[in-house]
Amino acid sequence: VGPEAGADDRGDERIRRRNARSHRAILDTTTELLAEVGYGQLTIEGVAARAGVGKATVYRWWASKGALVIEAMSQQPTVPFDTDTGNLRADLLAAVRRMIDVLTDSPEGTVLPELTADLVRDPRLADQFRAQFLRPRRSAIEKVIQKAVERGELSPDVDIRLVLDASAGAVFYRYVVTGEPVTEDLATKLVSLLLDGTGSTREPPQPAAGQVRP
Amino acid sequence: VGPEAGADDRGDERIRRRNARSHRAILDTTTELLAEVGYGQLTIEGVAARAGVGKATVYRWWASKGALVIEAMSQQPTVPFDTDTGNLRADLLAAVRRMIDVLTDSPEGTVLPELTADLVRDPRLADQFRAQFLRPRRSAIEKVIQKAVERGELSPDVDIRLVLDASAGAVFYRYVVTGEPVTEDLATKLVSLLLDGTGSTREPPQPAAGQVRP
Amino acid sequence: VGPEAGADDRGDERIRRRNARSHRAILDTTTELLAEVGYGQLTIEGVAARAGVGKATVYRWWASKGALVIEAMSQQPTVPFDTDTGNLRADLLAAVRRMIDVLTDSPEGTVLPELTADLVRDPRLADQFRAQFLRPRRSAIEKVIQKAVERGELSPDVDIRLVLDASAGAVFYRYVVTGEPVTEDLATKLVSLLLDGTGSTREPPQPAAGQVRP
Amino acid sequence: VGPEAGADDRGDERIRRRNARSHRAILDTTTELLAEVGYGQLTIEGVAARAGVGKATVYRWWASKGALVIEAMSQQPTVPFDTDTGNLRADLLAAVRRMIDVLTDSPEGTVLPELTADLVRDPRLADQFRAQFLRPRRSAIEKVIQKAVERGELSPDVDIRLVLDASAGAVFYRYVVTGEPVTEDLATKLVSLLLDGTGSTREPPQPAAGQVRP
DNA sequence: GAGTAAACGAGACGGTACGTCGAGTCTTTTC
DNA sequence: GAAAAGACTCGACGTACCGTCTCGTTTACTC
Repeated sequence: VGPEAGADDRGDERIRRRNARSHRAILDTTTELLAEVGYGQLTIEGVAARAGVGKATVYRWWASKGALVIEAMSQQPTVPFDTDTGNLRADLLAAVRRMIDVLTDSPEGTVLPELTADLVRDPRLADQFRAQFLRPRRSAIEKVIQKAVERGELSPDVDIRLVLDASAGAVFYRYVVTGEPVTEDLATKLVSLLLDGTGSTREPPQPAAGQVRP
Repeated sequence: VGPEAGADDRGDERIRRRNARSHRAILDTTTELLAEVGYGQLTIEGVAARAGVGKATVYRWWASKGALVIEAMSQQPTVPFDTDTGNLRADLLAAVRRMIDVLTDSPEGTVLPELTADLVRDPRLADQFRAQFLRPRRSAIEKVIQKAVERGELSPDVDIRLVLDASAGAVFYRYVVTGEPVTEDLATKLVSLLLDGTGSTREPPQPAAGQVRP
Repeated sequence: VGPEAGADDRGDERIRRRNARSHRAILDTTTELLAEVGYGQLTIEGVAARAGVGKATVYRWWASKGALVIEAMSQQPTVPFDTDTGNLRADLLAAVRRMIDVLTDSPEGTVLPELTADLVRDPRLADQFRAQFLRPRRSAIEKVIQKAVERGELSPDVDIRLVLDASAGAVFYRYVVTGEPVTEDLATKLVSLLLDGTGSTREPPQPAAGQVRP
Repeated sequence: VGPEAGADDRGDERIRRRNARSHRAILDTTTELLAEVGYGQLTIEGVAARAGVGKATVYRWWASKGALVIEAMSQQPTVPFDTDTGNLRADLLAAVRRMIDVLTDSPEGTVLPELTADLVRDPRLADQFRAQFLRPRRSAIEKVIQKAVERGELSPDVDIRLVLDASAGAVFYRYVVTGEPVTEDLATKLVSLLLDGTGSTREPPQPAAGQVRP
């Protein structure tokens, strides 16, 4: 038994003998039902019934609907983010486009805003979400942006995560809060804004004709 | 809600006047319970009971929990946004700070992320939310930024709403999705990012020397 | 509104407006299911489903399965006990025979022993059982025996209820505890025993002569 | 159970010897839990857990909760019934008193009425109960009464078992069905009734005078 | 003494029913 | 003649045990 197997076994010991078939059936059914009825209409009762499993079996392994959904979503194959063109602007644009696609087209997109309601209520669930779902997906993009820093295209002073939060945040906020259209055009303008700024000077225009203090 | 919009509203008003007491009690109770138990734990049953009103009375006037909450929140006095310093950077910074305060400190802040789950499920509710709650609060800020354009501090080409979406979105996204700290520091860096950009050139650095300086 | 109606209304007020149709359906279904599956297999869930009623409706009006069953049984028409022959021995015999019939032939008979398990656990349920089911049925027999006292056939010193407890008890105990046959023969011998005793003297027999007084 | 009955039991014994510890622990735990929570609240799951035994081990040796309880109760030392005064009345009185004590004071007393519910549902269980628990206890009393016959105090025609059923039945029935007090007084009156009867004549009184005295 | 088969503890499993909660609708009573 | 009060049907909740079924692990008996 090699060292890696030893480590694995220790982990398995904590998770005491879960039935692989049931476990798979539950996660698969969850994914199915998420696509069919959405997060809000998904019930643990429904998952158990469709998966041919007792409710208690679901509750034994997952603390809540949210925990179950996060695990199911995490196991969906990530659309690989390998758009590494060697050009920051192009890469960031690709990243924003992907966010838009995921949010507006994929099952995950519709689930995410509903799921966040549970995240703010339950910090442990939020932790699970970030560790299991968000982090893996996000680090792929972070790495690509990081290369731009290494290439010298971006100052090392720039907070990459802030840029990503502003990108994703703008898209997400439009989609769920303001309801303004989330289009191709948004992607272009957003990348411009973040890379180039609004083009305002650091100080108000010269006092020559200034509205404020003379 | 702004000036009433015609015959329909007049009808509503006539009817509503009859049961003003119940109507007020329901909205007030909703505000109370929102603060006490949050959106998720708030139930129409609970509101009706505490307000001393039958459930049917609540359903007569509001289609859903969301509609009730939106109206209750809308009636809360808006913290007036009058930070009009005549300096774009300062004004935008004040706006971002306010968003942070509202989201992290006020009852509305905790309600909003939970409410959005319902908004994506119910477009009519989303419309109500935007018309009744979001628009009034947002337009105050928009006007202040607009003045910066008039002052010449900001190019008329800049999409003000996009800037606001990116500001609010970054804060919101951090708070509900990534869980990274939403602090004073975030406000400053975010405003810098949006006004000044990342400072990258439009093209990758000249191929002359390698990407990584020797 | 006559006096009796007044009294009734006051009672009805305590029981606030229960839906007559549901109420009847629940009791009727209970009676049906008792006969079909017995007390042990009867579930409130099953009653609600068959009666086309929500579980909560059942729980609103009855505190437990036992309470429901007692009320259902109480509403079954009592086989009238009017065997008033004017002869104590014949009347008591008829009474015992009826007990045997009820216990071994009727649905109530099979229910009773199972129900008693709940009675010993729940004194309030026991009270309900006695007031609603036992008392009405028992008092009919008591009255007939009482007439024998008035007729002079039975000493006023005899504790009628004890006689009845011994009659019913012997039958019941045989049926549920000892399992010895509960037959026609039992009825005759039991009545003899209770009316005539074992024929033993109050003192042990005189050593000299026979057991029975000369 | 009396002398072992052949090959089967020998096999059982051989097997049982292997796990005498578990076997004992299960029975002892059952006795404990019976006293603590009663028959109704006793669960096989609870017994297994407290006995430090797998559920399957319990099910391997006992077919049901009832079977387990009966065996546990049977192994409790019987309060020896040796009140053989040589006087029928005194002996029967002692027997009835003991029934009352057992029913109202001992753990067995509270268990019995709940157990009977299962006996009527399951004839095999009833057989086990009678062979293992009832018969040994009852035969002690029967023997004492039998001596009264031999002594000449009681006619050989008297059905001893019927007398005992009426005694035990009256007590049992009062306790679980009618709920009337089960007291010392009951014992005396009951013995009088059974030995002496009600003192009624075999025929109704002469028609000379009316039934009701003038 | 080693090998082997059973019985073992542990507890996961598919189920059934529990009793509760709230949703949204419908009915009766009251002002 | 509307609105209070709240009963209604419905569906899901999360829990408790049922009795069955793997899992490794003793353990006691062959060989």
